[in-house]
This record gives sequence, structure tokens and C-alpha cells, in this order.
Amino acid sequence: MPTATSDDDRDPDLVAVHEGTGVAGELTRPVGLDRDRILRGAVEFIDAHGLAALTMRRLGASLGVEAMALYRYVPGREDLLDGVVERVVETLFVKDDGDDLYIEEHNGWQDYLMRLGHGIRRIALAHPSVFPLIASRPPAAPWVRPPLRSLRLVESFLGTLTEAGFSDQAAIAAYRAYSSFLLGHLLLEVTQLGAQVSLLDQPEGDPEAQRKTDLTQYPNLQRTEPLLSLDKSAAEFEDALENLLDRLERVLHEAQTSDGEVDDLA
Amino acid sequence: MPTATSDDDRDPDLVAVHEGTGVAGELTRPVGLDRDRILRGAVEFIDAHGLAALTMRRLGASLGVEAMALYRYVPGREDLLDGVVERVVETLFVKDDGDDLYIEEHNGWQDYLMRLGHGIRRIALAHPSVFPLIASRPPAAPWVRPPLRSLRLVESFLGTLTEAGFSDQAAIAAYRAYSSFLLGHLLLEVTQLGAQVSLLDQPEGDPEAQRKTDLTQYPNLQRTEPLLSLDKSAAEFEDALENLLDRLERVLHEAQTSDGEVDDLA
DNA sequence: CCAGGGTTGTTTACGCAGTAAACGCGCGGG
DNA sequence: CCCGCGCGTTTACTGCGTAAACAACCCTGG
Repeated sequence: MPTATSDDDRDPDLVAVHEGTGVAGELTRPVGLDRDRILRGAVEFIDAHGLAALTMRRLGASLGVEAMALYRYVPGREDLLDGVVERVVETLFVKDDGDDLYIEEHNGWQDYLMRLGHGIRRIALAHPSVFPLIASRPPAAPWVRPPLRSLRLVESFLGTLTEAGFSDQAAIAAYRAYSSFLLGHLLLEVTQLGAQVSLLDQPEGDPEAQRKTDLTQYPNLQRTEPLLSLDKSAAEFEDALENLLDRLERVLHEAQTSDGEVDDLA
Repeated sequence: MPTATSDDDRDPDLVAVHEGTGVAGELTRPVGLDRDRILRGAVEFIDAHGLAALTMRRLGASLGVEAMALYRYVPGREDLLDGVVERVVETLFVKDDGDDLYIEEHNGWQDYLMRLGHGIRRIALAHPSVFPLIASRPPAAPWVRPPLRSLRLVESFLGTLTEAGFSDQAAIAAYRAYSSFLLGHLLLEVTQLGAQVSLLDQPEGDPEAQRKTDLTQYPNLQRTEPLLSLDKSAAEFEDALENLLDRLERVLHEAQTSDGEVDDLA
């Protein structure tokens, strides 16, 4: 990432992407196909060239195979995209990464929500071009809210909170607030990384003509433009997450002390 | 909207869509084309049939014209979509709607942020299938954050807050937090309305086989499923908005009393 | 009044997308 | 041995975005 990463050093959710099978990515794989290899190839392809560049023919080519071969393992393009989303989201549950953690064992619900949030953010930053897909694909059930896309995940979320003393209503309100927060923050963060455009961006002709856009009629923008261009995503994420946790904690304690059933956020 | 609007009565942001030129929508317009009619037609078309169904040929047909005719007024499909987004967002600034308000004159920054939030929410609810486009189209400048998409809008936002005593940093932090909040909440609310799929949704074969999804292995989901399906979007939006305003107010007062320059949210 | 040119929409055509259907081809068990 | 079948390819069709040539119209200058 050669962009202006002036002071965002040691963002804990920003991990280098390695991938095992050859970073060059374009080389064909001589061995046989299977659904998992296709999905893996699709993720790599989107990471490398952006979502818009993914076509069945090109994905086939990048796997050393003709487009129609894919259809033996994947019903069609839409289902392939669903598979990509599922695969990327499931990353949350593998803890092969010896680093520190992901989820499932935790110390209290605050710790759980922290781990979950950073886990999702890590995924978003590792696959910026995939994340809009995670956000926009129609969910399995109407109450499954991206980016918390799997039933298993939502189950674990609600289970953790209710075990911690949240009422059902409060846990659900927390779920809604939490997913909104994650989606908003991460989608914007990922967009700023230059997601989705990727390959078909315009190189622009003359860099001297109207460098940037003309801000002369927007004094506040003009004055604050350097500040606006600073990237404080990590700190803002942390801040908003903590704020949300405080808010939930307040709700939880109020409900426990007042002892009644006035326990939903709304 | 004949969906289950059981108890969402008097959501102030939910307004009936009327449109002037014939709600049936499919009838051809015998008079000549122009860019504005095309954009209007595109918005109507997306509202009626979903984003995925919009093709140049079909949009042409819905306007009583061949696809290539559109290219005289619109450089291409991408630009057409940009035009759609721009047109829908600009709705904020017209106050022809005698109802009560939109923006630009306001009583204090809290009132401004309230009006702005409800204005955007009103737009999102009026055009659920267009909103994902508002969220995902690459912005004019990298620091323009959807759904606050126009320079004019951001200028007005920053101007209002700094006039109210926010430092530049605090105003920008507020801008970031506010846009994240709006995007997350509204995108999820609009998704729940069944946006984007619209036409190509699967009618499903047997409603008896596995009605809903099988939740037997997810006890928390199973127990809370009725609660999860309740729509409290309006109340949650209000609640989160008020919480954000409180937070901003706290930041503002702290900065004013401490009198120093420690004024950014992060 | 009438030619001619600009404006507006249509026709035709090309390349690329997703994908259905028929086709080889190699391999492992009767 | 061979034959069926799993696996990948070939071919072909439809619909997309759009470039380019074309036709119909109106408006204006001589």
C-alpha cells in the first residue's frame, strides 16, 4: 500500500496478505479443479483486479481452465459470489493464524464484541474489494444484517450477550446497533482504500489542468482539505466501538438495577 | 407499499411516492427526450424494477425510444448512474415540498444534523433500490463520504459546525462519525426493505418444505426469531442519532471549557 | 419557396458477458 | 479389453453496452 500511510503504523487489523499459492496470481494451476479452489481463486482475483473485472472467462483463465469448466462446481455467477462472501466471512472462525485470536472463547461480552469487531475489520482490510459484496449481497434471512452474515455468527452474538445478562430485546437491539456501526465504518474505510474501482480507474490526462477538484467556491472545504485527507480510520473505529460498548453497558446496568423489563434500546 | 406495515404508522420519513407523469410508469412519453427526462425515467425504473433490471435497452423502451437514443444525452451507462445518484441526492436541496423543511436554514447545529439525517433517510426510504448506488458509487473526492455525496453538502455541513464553535478537527471528526452512522443505518434499513433484488427474486417452489430456514441448531435464533423480525428502524435511527448528537455535544463543550486545542474525537 | 444542414432518433454491427448443450477424452472396474 | 462416466472443451445462443452509418425531421437563409 504505497498511499499516504504517514502515521497509521501498527494498525493491528492491517495484516500483510500472503496467500500460499504464488502471489503473482496469474499462473495456471495444472492440477484438477474443485469448488474450494475456484472460490479461493475468485477471492484472489477480486483482491487483485477488483470485483468488476471478475468474469467467468477470466476467472477460468486465471485458474488455467475454460470458463465452462467452472459450471461443474458452481451453479452460476451469482452463486459463485455468494460462495466468495461465505468463504471470506468464515475466515472469522478459523484460528489457524497463530497470532492471537479470533472469537468463540472470550472474557466477557465486551471482549467478545471487541474481538468480533476487529476480526471483521481485519477481513475488510484484507479484502477491500470483497467487502462491498459482503455488504450488499441479499442475506439468508431478512434479519441477518451484514457484515455479520452467517447464522452461526448471529447465534453466537445473541448467545454471548444473553448469557452476559442482556434480555432478548436488549441483545437484539445491540445486534442491530453493532451491525450498523460495523457496516458504516468499514464500508467507508474500504471505499477510501480505493476499492471496487481498482482496474478501470481513469489515469487522467493532464495533471496540471484542474488538479483535484475546484474548491474555490467552498471555503470550508478549501481550508480543511488537508485535514479531510488525513486517514484516522483506526482511531475512529476504536473510538466509535468503545462508545457503543459504553452505551450498551449503560443499558445493561440500567436494566439490571431497575429490575423491570424496560430493557430495549429504543 | 403493501408489505407488512403493521405498526410503522406515522414514520415521518416515510412519504408516499407520487411522481407527476403517470404512476403506471410503463407508458411511453410521446414528446422528445432530454437528459432530465432520462434521469427521471431511470429513477422511476429502478424504483419499479430494481437496479439490476436497468439496461440501456429497457430504459429506452420504458421511455418509448430506442436504446441508442439515450447516448445523445448521456455519455454511457456509468455516467447515467452517476446522474441518477446526483439527481436523487439533490432532492435534499429543493424545498418545493411544502411539508416542513429540508435544510439550509436551521436553528443550531443539532437541528441541522437532525434535519439532514431525516432528509437523507427520507430519500433512502423513497428510493430503496437507488440507495445502494448512492453508497457504492466512487465519490468525487476521496474524502467525500456517502451518503453525503455532494461537495455543496459537505461544505454546508462543515460550515454549520464550525460556525457553531466546532474546531476544524472536531467538525471533520463529526462529519466522519455522522456519515458512518447514516450509511450503516440506512443501508441496512433499505436492504431489509428487500431492495436491489426486486425483480429477480426467487418465488420458491414449495412453501411447505423448509419454511424459513432451519433454525433447530441455533437455539438463540429460534427463541428470538419473532423479535428479530420486528422492524424498529425508525426508533433505532432516532435513538442512534440522538446518541451521536449527545456525543458531539460533549466533545464540543469539553473543548470549549478546557479552552485548549485538544478537540478531536480521536 | 426551396435547398441544405443540423438535430434527433433508428439501424446495423461488433465484442464480450453468462450459460445451455453437445462433444471429446482419459481412466478405472466388469 | 472396453465401456461408461467424470471432467474439461467446443460450439452456439441471447442479451448487454456502445461505435458508426443512416434516415427523418425542422428550421433557416437565399
